Amino acid sequence: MPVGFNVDEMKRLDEVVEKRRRVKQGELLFNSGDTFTSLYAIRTGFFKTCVTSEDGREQVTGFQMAGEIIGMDGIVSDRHNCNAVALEDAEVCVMPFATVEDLSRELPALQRHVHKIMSREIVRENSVMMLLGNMRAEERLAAFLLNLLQRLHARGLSQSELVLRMTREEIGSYLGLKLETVSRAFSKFSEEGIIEVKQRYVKILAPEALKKIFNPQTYF
Amino acid sequence: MPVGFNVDEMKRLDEVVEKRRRVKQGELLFNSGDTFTSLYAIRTGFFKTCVTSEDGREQVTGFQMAGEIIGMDGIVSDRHNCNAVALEDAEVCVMPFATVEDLSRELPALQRHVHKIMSREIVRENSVMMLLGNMRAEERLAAFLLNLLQRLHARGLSQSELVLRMTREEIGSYLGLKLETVSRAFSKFSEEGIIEVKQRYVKILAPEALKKIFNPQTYF
DNA sequence: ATTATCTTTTGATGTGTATCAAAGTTCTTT
DNA sequence: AAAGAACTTTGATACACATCAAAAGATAAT
Repeated sequence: MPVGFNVDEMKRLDEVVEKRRRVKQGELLFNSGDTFTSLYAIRTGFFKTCVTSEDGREQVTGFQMAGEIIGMDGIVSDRHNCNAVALEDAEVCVMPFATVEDLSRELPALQRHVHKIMSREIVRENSVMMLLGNMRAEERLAAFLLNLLQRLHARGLSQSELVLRMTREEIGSYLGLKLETVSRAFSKFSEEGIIEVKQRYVKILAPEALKKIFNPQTYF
Repeated sequence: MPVGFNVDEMKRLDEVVEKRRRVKQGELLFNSGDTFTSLYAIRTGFFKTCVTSEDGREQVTGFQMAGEIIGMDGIVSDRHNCNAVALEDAEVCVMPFATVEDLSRELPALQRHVHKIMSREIVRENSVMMLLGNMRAEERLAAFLLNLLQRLHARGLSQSELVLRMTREEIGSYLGLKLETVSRAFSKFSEEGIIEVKQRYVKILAPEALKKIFNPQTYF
């Protein structure tokens, strides 16, 4: 978890973890409408969060991996506002929010950490709004891949290859595209020699080309 | 501000307001890249927040009115991540975030309040993602108008008429549409007798029709 | 192993919104 | 009051992505 804590504070931090919980692939960690009690720190596995409109349209709002925190959507109304689904077998630390609040009153570093996590989520969603509001299909996919790679790389994994945990349809939902469009964009990148794709496996052959697609003006 | 405080606590809350600041129409409250120091509670006036991509594309991420808090995007990196522009002459309470954190360690109700405000923003952005990812132009505009009306109504204003503070282009940027499309959607609603539009003035003639456009399936 | 289901790819066609353009309206400046 | 700038509306056309369709490939179930 966070840095900037001394040994004594680290011990106290253990208090916030009530228990661990395993979630199998396809299962829900929480559902929209569920009473909010806890935040969840992902230890292993991969999740998607999504909201559903009353007429059944689904929007994936994010993909979360080990080390990330989910559940903050529930704080405002004491009910979760989205669904969290495990895209692979996962284990999370259950952190009752009341405990988090209690302890963060005593540990300013924890308090600050909680604020940063929520702020980071706000900033992330701002950039998704930019993506959905202003970018074309290929730019969206390039941004998506670069973001995933960067997060995986921060976890010690390769920055040149990855295995997608989600379907084309889920990627499309996140990016505001149909699955066929996502598939075509993958094929286009592949034809251009930018990536190598074999189903969910993706290898980045030309990272600079991807960055150029994502952010055209930087390269004149 | 918030409810759930006793008289003594209310007094302490005054401490978080360092001073007030006036922002004239068109002026910036803060800019992307500015050092983050404070949250701002809007006393009067109307703001937009927007992010800009490196190649100059602008995405309006929100419109904020009296009683709402802005600036939370800056917490994560100690720098603001978006611009906040006054769309009409405004006055804000400057609340240094360090003070907010200090005091919320002593006042659990304030702590909870801060958490709720940030969570509310996360949830709002989730629904904007749904809007941008899944809805057609007219649905987006209907959702936008209904949201504005609801917030104005909560402030004691009419729920059947409003004066827009932003241009068609700014509405379009928020909704992921071009200004012409926004204009056409307004005209369409007007032709159908759902609203009356005279430039920035909008009167809702058939609120149910608007809700039906926003959320078709509820009405069979 | 075999069948059924789910996922992905690719092609043909359709459509909603963008783009381009121009005129009208309102607001601001002098 | 006049001129200029900014904003809005409306029409004509273009295009990016959606939709429809079908086949191929992977995964799960029996």
